[in-house]
Amino acid sequence: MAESPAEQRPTDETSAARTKRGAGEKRERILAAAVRVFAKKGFYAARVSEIARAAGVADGTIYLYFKNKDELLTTIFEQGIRKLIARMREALDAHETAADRIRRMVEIQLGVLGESRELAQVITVNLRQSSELLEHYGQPLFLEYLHVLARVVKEGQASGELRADVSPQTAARALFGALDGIALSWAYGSAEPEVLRKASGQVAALFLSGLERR
Amino acid sequence: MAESPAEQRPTDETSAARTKRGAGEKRERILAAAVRVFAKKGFYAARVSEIARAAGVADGTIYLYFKNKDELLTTIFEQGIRKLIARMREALDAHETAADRIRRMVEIQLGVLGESRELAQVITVNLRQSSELLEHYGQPLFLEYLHVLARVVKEGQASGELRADVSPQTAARALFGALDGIALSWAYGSAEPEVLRKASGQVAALFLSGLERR
Amino acid sequence: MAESPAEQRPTDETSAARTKRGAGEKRERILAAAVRVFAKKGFYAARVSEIARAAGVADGTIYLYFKNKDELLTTIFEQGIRKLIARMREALDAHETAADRIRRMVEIQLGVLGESRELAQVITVNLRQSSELLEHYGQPLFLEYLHVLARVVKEGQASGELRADVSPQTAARALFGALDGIALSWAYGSAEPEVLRKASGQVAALFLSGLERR
Amino acid sequence: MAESPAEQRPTDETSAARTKRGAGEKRERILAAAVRVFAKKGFYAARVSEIARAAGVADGTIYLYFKNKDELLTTIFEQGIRKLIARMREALDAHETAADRIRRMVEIQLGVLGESRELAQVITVNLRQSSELLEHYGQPLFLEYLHVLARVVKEGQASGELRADVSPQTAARALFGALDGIALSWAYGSAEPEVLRKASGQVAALFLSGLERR
DNA sequence: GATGAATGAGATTTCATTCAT
DNA sequence: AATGAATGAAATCTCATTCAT
Repeated sequence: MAESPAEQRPTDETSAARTKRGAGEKRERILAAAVRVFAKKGFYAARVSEIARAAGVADGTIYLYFKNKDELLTTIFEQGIRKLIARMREALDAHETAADRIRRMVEIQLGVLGESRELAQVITVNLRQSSELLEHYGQPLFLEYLHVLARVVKEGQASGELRADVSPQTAARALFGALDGIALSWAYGSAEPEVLRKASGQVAALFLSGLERR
Repeated sequence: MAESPAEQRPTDETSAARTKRGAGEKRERILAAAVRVFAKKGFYAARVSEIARAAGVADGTIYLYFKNKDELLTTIFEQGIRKLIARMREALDAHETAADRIRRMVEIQLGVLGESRELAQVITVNLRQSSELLEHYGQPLFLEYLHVLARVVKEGQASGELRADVSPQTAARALFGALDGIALSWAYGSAEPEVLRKASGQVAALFLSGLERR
Repeated sequence: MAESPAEQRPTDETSAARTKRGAGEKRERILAAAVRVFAKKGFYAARVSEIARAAGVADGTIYLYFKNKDELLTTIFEQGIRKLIARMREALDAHETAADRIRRMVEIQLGVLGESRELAQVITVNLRQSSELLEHYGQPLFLEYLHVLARVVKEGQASGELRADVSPQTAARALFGALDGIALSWAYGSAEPEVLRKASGQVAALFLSGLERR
Repeated sequence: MAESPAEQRPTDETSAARTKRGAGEKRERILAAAVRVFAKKGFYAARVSEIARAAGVADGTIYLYFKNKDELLTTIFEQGIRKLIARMREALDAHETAADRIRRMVEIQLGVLGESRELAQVITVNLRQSSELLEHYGQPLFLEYLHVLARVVKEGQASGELRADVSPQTAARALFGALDGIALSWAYGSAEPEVLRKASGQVAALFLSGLERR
């Protein structure tokens, strides 16, 4: 009421356009607020009223855009993983060797999480807090993501570039787990995003060449 | 194990039923029940009264042995990680090369979790559900565990056996994350413990020699 | 009917669509929708938004015609009872003996309710759901209705046609209650309106001649 | 806590007996408080916290004895109607003629409600406020009650004492409705219970002999 | 007049924890 | 030590109503 979205940003658009855009922006504002509050408090300790306050809307407004608190978390997770999958698909098209692809995927996953420490906290930790989401964990979206990883490994094995004595699924899960662990440490630490980017190269090297000296 | 309840409270009981062993058994029964219920429901959805029922005690009794619900989870986690650290320390004494040590550590971590799917579920998922525990995550016990892993890497680098261009901390976190991810998949799947043991060798090989063909 | 919306608000509209008739129709549409929804869900479970949807108007539009949700129910009740009173007044003028008048009043009350099962449901049940309406229950309109019944009895007693050892008020209330009960059973059952009409004769006979055989 | 039931009433019983009785008494205290609050405010406007305060217990305590707010009303209704049915059964055994039985049943129904104006308010009005209860309305307990009334009429017809041209069901519903209406008027008026008792004789006479002079 | 997005007060219910017995 | 009835704080979510467009 006191703060219409139009008052918060420069507004040189027509009224009709503003209305339409404004609605979408409100949804985004709520999601962004949810990321912040979930990151700080965790899913269970986060209060819907606190998210509402952070978003500058009334409590009830949240329920115009989301079915319930769970759906806030689900949506954040889905948006994150969709972004990841999309970027990876692009990257796969642009890189030829399995090694390059893996390096690129590691960069992307840590890159996306490194863009926002708060998002990284939500994805790595809150992910496991809602039973709704846990079911997601064994479900399409997450599996699709694992499949992308696994397929890269499989294709690399087929072309003879990668060793064939490791199950692509196991390798994919191990890689995902490693990145998740790295991201978690970074998310709850105080290091710069820079550090995460540097770790990216090391993790890729580790997975490709191993720890042993050649 | 390290802390028997008998040491924590005055033990001037006279009843035959209240022997030191009896009391310890009750505590263990509560912990075992908590593992079962946490695994099935998750930390937040788990009800203290359900744990009490599963343990065959009254609700209030739980508070004679544990400060609150959080402490149940904390204790489970601590017991698990203590067991892990203890076994790893033994293993380190018995193995000479860094490669052997790493193989053994991977075996141990997956082995301990593979002993009980329910424990694995609690450790991999619930671990991230209590804010109390999240603080643990950056705290002594967990860091001690990471240090054990990191030290093995560092010593392997010092001896020239392992490559030196990877930060031991990063390698340790990646390894822990990978094992956590593998364990999580297994914990919520239906595969035999056997499968987990087999994965163990692959993951160790992966970390040591890398994915690339030599 | 007695109060057209056109009389309640200034009517200086210019738009062709906003004729007096158009506005009145919208009001009626809302009332009809309210009867349907109240009948199906009950007053409390009925949602204003659902009534709006059923009437084909926006939520806010309802508040242009009615002060609040309570007034919807009040209005339905008032319209019903006004119709009843009007018909009864006519009937009284047309019938001479107390017995005929009572037979006719019973017919009218069950007839009006039998015209619409939904209206019958709203009148018999929802009537008692709003505190606003409960106050109505002891108030002018309802009492006026009871008075009509009571006066018929009183006049019959004065003329010597009816026995004088029964309070006219008690008789009126008993009669109203009996008809309400009969209507309620029919409203929530599945019998034809026909059945209600047939019951009408029996109830009148019952009240006039009693259950005992002569 | 500050007020144990034992402190509110003389307590010369053993501790064990007091505990057992105390628990049942707490349940009764809650029901009595619910009758008071429902009567004053109506089912929907009544607040659980107000009932708790009136009963001298904590809000949560109510949920140890009742599943939810609906069940409070349901229970009150059931207790009332059970009492009614029980008394009527006794009365039927003690009276021979249909006329006596009907007089007695009318007396009983108005007598039970006349014992407590608040209970009468709850039974006559709140009865129709909960969808849970509305289902009760077409269900066993209420129908059982109607059956008792209807059977008396039927038997009276069979013996030739009552006229046979009125459906026993219709007569039963009309009688119940009439009594409900009378009770409702009394419940929300200020007349003495005495008045209700007097009305009782009139209503019975009305139903038996009819309004017409013989 | 009409709309419908936004509001925000407020109630039920749950459940960890306590403490008298 | 053990019990489990009682507590009561606290949080999600609903929905009648408003009001800027």
